[in-house]
Parts: sequence; C-alpha cells; structure tokens
Amino acid sequence: MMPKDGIDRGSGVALWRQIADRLRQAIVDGEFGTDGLMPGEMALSARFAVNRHTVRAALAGLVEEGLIETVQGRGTRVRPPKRYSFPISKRTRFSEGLAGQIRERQVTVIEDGVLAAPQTVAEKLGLAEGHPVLRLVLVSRVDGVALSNSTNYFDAQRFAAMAERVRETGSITRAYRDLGVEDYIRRATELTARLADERERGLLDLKPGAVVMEARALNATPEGAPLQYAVTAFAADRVTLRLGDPIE
Amino acid sequence: MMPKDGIDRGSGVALWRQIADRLRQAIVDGEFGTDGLMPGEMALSARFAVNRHTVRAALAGLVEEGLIETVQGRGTRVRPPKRYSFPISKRTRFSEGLAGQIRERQVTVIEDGVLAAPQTVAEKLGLAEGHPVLRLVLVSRVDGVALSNSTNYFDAQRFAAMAERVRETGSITRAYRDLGVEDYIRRATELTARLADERERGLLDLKPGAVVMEARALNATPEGAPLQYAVTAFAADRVTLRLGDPIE
DNA sequence: TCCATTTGTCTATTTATCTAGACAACTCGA
DNA sequence: TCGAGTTGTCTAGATAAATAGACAAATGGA
Repeated sequence: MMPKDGIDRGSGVALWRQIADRLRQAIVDGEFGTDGLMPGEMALSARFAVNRHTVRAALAGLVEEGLIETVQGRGTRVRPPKRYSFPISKRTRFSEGLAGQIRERQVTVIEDGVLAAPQTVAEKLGLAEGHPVLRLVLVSRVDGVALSNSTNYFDAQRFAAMAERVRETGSITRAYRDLGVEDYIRRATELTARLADERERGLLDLKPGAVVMEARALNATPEGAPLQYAVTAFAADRVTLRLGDPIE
Repeated sequence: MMPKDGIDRGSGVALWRQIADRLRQAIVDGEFGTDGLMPGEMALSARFAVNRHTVRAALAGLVEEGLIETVQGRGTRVRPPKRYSFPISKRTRFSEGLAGQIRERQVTVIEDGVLAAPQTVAEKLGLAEGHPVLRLVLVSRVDGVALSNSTNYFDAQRFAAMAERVRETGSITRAYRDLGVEDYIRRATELTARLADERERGLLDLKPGAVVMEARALNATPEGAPLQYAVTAFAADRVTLRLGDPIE
C-alpha cells in the first residue's frame, strides 16, 4: 500500500515533485494492477491531501517522462512497461544507442577499489597477473528504472581516476573522454542468461525468480588494445539486446 | 572539484535545497581542507549563480543539521566530524539513544528476501532449521553519513511485512510498532572488530584499510522471546559504542 | 441519446521561494 | 584604533508553487 501521508510541506521540494516521485515508485512496484488504470485526479488529490491542480502537475511530469498517458474522459493509465533496446554491435556506445529513447540516464557507482588482477582478468586486459586493476561496480538506471548492474575492470595505473570521473559525469563514455580516450570498440561479447542472484535482486529491484542476461564484454581502442573488461547483468524483462537494426 | 553549475531552476526542487545537498556532499568529500573553512557567502552565491540570501538559506539548513557552524565576522566552517555514540545497553533503542544528537536519520533497505534458516540463525531465533526467515540488509545514515551496515534475520511468518514497513517508515522501531511489537530489549550482544571488506567499503563509503566494529545482537521481547538476530558493522572512525552513561 | 465520470482549461488568490539592496554587528590583522 | 571582510537583519518586490472554484470537452455505459 501507498502511504496516505509522507509529503512534507515547505521542505524545499515542491509538492508536485514529491507526489510524482511517489507515483513513479508505485508504478514500478506494479501497484496499479493488470489494467494499469490509475485512480482519478480527485482520488489522488484526496489521498495526498493536496489540490487537484497539484496532482495534475505531478501527472504532467510523469507524462513528460513517458511513464503514463492521460485521456480526457477516460482516465490515466500506466504505459505498458518499456523494453529498452541496447545495441551490442561493434562500434555503438551505450549512451548513443539509447539516444532518443530516454529522458534521464544515470549511472551509480556501487563499489570501487583496486586489487591485484586475478588470472582471468589479467588475461583479458593483456596485463601481468597481479598487476593492479580498478574494479568498478555500477548500476545504471533510465527514467529511474534500474536496467543493469555491471562489474568493470580497468588498468588501475592508466585509469586511476575512473571511479571519480564516472561519479561526476554519470557516464562511462564521458569519463573515458575526460581521461583521453576519444573512441573505443566492443572487441568481443559473450552472452548468457540465468536467474538473478540475491544481490542483483537488491540492486536492480527485481523479484525472486527474475532473469538476467549476462554479457561479458571486452572494450578496446579502435586498434584493438584492451581497455575494459565488463561483466554486465541486464534485467531481462526490461531490456532487449540488439544486433543490427531495431526490429519493427 | 565541485562543479560550478548543476542546479536546475524550476525543477520542483528549491534552489536552496539543491545547494545544501551539494555542499553537504562537498563536506563529506572533505573538500574544505584541514581547517574546514568554507568560502564566504558572496563567493558561494557567485559559484552557484544565485542570490546571497539563497545561499544563506542553504547554509541555515546545514547549520540546522549540525554539519557546519557560522560565526558573524569570521566565516563558516565545517564542524569537526562527529562521532556518533550508540548505546548498547539492554533497554535502549537505536533511535532513542541518538535522540538530541541528530537531525535526520535514514535507513535504506539494500536487500531483502526470505530463505530457509541455516542452523546458526535458527538456533538464535529459537526456530527449527529450515524455517523460513526474512533476511534484511540495511544501511543506516545520519545527516547523510553512512554509519552502519547490518544484516538482520526475522521469523518470516510473523514479520513478513518487515521489509515494506522499514522501507516506508525508515526505522526498525517504527516498523516493529506497526507490526504490533511495542517494546523490545537487547538480550545479548557480542562485539568484535576487523577490517572492512570490499562490500562494506562500498556501502558505507569507506577507504581501503578502514575498520569496522561488528556487533552480533539478539533482540527479544521484554519476556525474552527472540525477535531479531542482527549482525551490524559500524564504521569505527565515525561511531563510538557505549555501555552506560556517556563519558565526559 | 442522455448522463455520470473523467481530464482539460481558464481566472483569481494566497503562500513559498528567490532576488535586490542597504546597513548593522562582529572578527581579525595591520 | 581602524578598516577590510565577514555574517546577521531588515525592507521591498518579482517569480514560482499551491489553492479554490467554475466550466468545457471527451469517454463510456445505461
């Protein structure tokens, strides 16, 4: 159940934004049943104890985000959950591939640290075993919905500032650019799928039994020198991986 | 470095709040050197491109939180990092023990799930091995600073709604109350200390080499019936555990 | 077709937030 | 002691957010 109260007046956060945030959460929690029909504006304004216009401002925000759609005379319903389409071809960058599909993309650093490269990682990056590597654990969200959880390895000497740059720019591509890497390719990708483990369920807000696609990718300079080894778990019910043009 | 820009006008979040959030982050990032002297209000208003009064509202918020202190004629400085004092005596509740010290306390649910009780847990909770138990992984923050990371086990049948209640109320004590437990005691506590592992470093924002105090506690009804088994890692450089009255 | 229900639009008013400027009060070093 | 630099306080006005009420326009079922 959604709590009746819980919006703070005069907290520096506008009421419509607090309401929009709550409704967005309720939507991704699947609170509005199978038909996705939301309560009317009057009902919502009663529930949050605000004016109808304030609720309308919140709904307008969610329409803008593409999360809901309103039809005069009928009501407001949740748009069928999007499946974000990720290209995994050779040249396309993560961010570019999503251009036009999304409004707000966000990468969060969950963990970062330097460790001695285990054999499996050293091999992929073309480093000596034990060479220091930077491990970055990320969660990426789009429109507030978690899409993937990745563990990334970099040469710690060359990319010491990577974690900091990612934290600031919110994007690996931009972090690369800040560190002097203008272009890179996906040299190899391996795909598999499995049940999400407990940690992934926590990070990606998945239900027990949810499936993830696991992509192991080696990014490299256009000349082929390894830059980054990444193991990414995509939430399978929210993401389609794509080779070539979109189908439709 | 703190970015110059990055505050959105008309985003539904008041400018003073956005600025307060940025400054709070800058403070915990240790941006204001050893003396902790912050730039003057004029400098800050120039940096964020807002009126001085708007900056003052942000600073007033941080003063209210106890993060900084302002002295007329001198300037604004970061208050020396607090050590939060946690009582671990029999009756005191987490929240109560911190009363007066803090302004904003926040518990985040990192993971939750039901599993068959392993022998070690079943024993402590007085349940049969394999009985379903709810596992709740939490991070608690005060004034935006992460203090502890805990793994908690409950009887899943009795406390099925625990995760949801904690998420909503942001407090275990309040969640208990919602579920009909008005009072409880700490029946047993064991303490040790060790280096933080990688996951804890990520969750609590600790540097490599940081130390945590690990408390294993069994909470029970006043009559002694087990309610909750918790393993909590406290960031040792931010927390003092206390038995009896505060020293000083 | 008619009617209840729902979203869309308009006007008006109040409250919160932000800006602008002036000056007082205080601290510290020259 | 003086003055530069700082925070504290006040007034006034502009802009954004929220409330209130009324009615139009579309939908879907009776």
